[in-house]
Amino acid sequence: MPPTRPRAVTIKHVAAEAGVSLQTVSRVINDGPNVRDAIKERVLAAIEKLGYVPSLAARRMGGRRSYLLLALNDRDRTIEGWRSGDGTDWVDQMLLGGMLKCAEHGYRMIFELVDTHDAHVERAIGAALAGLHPDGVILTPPHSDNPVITELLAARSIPFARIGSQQGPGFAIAMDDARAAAAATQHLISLGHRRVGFITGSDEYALSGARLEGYRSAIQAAGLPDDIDLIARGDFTFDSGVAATRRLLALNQPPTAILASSDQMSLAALQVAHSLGLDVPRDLSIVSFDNTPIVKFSRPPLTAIRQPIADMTACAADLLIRFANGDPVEETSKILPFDLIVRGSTAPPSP
Amino acid sequence: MPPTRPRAVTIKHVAAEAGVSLQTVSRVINDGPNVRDAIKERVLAAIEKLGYVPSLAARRMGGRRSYLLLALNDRDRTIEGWRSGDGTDWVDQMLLGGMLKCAEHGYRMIFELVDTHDAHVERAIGAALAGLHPDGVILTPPHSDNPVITELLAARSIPFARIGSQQGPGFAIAMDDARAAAAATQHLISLGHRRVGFITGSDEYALSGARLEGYRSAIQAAGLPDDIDLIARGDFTFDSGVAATRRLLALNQPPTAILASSDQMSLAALQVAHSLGLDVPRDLSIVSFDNTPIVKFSRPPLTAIRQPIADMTACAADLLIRFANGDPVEETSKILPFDLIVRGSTAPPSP
DNA sequence: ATGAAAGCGCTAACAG
DNA sequence: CTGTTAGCGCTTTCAT
Repeated sequence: MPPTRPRAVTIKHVAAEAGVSLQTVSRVINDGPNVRDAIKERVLAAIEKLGYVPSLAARRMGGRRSYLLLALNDRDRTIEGWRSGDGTDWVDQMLLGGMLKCAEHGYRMIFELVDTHDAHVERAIGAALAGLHPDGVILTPPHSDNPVITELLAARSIPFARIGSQQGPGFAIAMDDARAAAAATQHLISLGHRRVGFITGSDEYALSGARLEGYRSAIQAAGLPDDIDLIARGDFTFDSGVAATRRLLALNQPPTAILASSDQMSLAALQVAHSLGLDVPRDLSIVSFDNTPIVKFSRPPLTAIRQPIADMTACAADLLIRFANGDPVEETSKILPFDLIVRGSTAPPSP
Repeated sequence: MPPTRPRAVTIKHVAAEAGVSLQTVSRVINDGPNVRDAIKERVLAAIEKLGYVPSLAARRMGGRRSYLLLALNDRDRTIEGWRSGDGTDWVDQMLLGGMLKCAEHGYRMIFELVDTHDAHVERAIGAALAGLHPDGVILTPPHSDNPVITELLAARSIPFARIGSQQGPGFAIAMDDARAAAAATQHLISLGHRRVGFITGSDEYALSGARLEGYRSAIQAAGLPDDIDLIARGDFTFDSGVAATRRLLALNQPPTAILASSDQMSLAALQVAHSLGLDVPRDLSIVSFDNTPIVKFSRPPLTAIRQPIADMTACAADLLIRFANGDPVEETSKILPFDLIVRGSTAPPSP
């Protein structure tokens, strides 16, 4: 054990090595103007030679940026998903999109869980903001649609991006939920289904409304009766899916197909159908929303709308970072494409 | 240019509010000695009133701690898992255990991906260390068993914890892989199987060897022939599982049961069995390692050894934080309990 | 038991 | 174009 630990290499060492001032090194690091190419190269060489990497903390202290993006997820839902091992890969996809995009720009994404329902949301978020001083915040549903949060952020003038929202304050990044629901419904209709049931998501999520709209518009566009009985409320959870499916299948004229607003609810529909002795897709077609890993492994695998979570998060990070860089950011909202992945849970209705 | 941030509440404001000096506030925050209870309460009240939260960056600058733990995962494997949506929840479980444990102690866990095979591992890790100055590093396999990494960390005297390793430098946190494999094998033997095949994991992982040992010890303890043909090499991936299973089932005396070192390989075994017209578990029993979400949804659901990833990560974080706090840390290695979860893929061999 | 002073590594505002 | 001077918000020394 050496008596003194070798102190880390700082901007000072680089400056000495290159024979320039601290400020010049700083300019090079930050790609600032007013540095002659010759000097710039000398500095770069010194950085390379010394293996210098600027300290995040020091940059934050000196300047007005932290090179940190804060991603806020719903605490209860996230932890519950992790605990139960329900196979939801929302967080993984966020990391895939957000972390990698941040890394591209020398940024870091920090993940935090906050309880939307808590009376102390403001305190919880305030603490994260004070501790981290992020250059931007990425909100996911249902935080995206929580005015307490968006107003807090706006009041502190911290740029934020809302995933799963198509409009409103900050940057809004979403897929076209209405069109996706319409496409899914249309898929069913084109298969020959005339009675298509729909299970909604939680009202807390703005996208739940959009999906319902899309479903109805497709029904109407096809000239089918817009039967309100075919719409059952759910809240994304498996249990709510069970209840909703039971209700739909107990109708005098039950649907021959069901579009459910989440994978968990679709899996529930599948289970209820089986328990009722119905074959999927022969007696009942099912289309899902989310396309989490498990739907590939159900029996039959589920036809589903894929939500581009990684892309949306990458887009959010990109927008926030460009804004922090002072780059011109023209658009404040972005709609990303979805996919309808056809698997074994959809087929023409049995005659 | 980015908007100027409204000045935040600092330790100075708290000091003024409480009518004491900065250092006294600092002492209270850090639970230091030499503060009268009366004063301490006054400071606490001021902190509460102002909603003060210390700045991570400033703490790191002033002191010798960063309140940051760095978790390093294998880049290629992690990204590939995310991209393919294979349902692996390793990262989620790490966050569940590590993030929450860190939060308990005012710490933050930062997630980073590093490529083990890259010639520049040292550079990649060096950059993260220089940028973040973490108080400790959590290594996961195969990084846990990579001497380049452990030696780099040791050289910089940065405390680290290695998950999935039972001994060696730093803190070692693992489940008892040998006993787990033995228990799984024993489960099969007690069901009446006399020929149990084993598919190994990648040699890069120390735990692969431990699992193989456990398997063999159980075979020998039962007085069964330790047939080397029944051991097939795999590397955790689905494809390697397909090849290994084909080889095992093509033997003159094929096994009636297979223990595979990962869920992906078990799923592969299941698929190969089906493609060969074998029924699981009637013609072939399968036991898996990992217990990721998808194994509950396969047909049949897989009997599996659950790895306590969240617990291991929480333990790693706890050890590292206690060490950083200067608390006495007696043990340098820890073995956590595993579970054998019996599902539908195991049954007595058909007569 | 408390306070004052000296930085930590960097950027910003201003000089030259 | 480049260097100098102040801090940023904390935690250390040290005094008191």
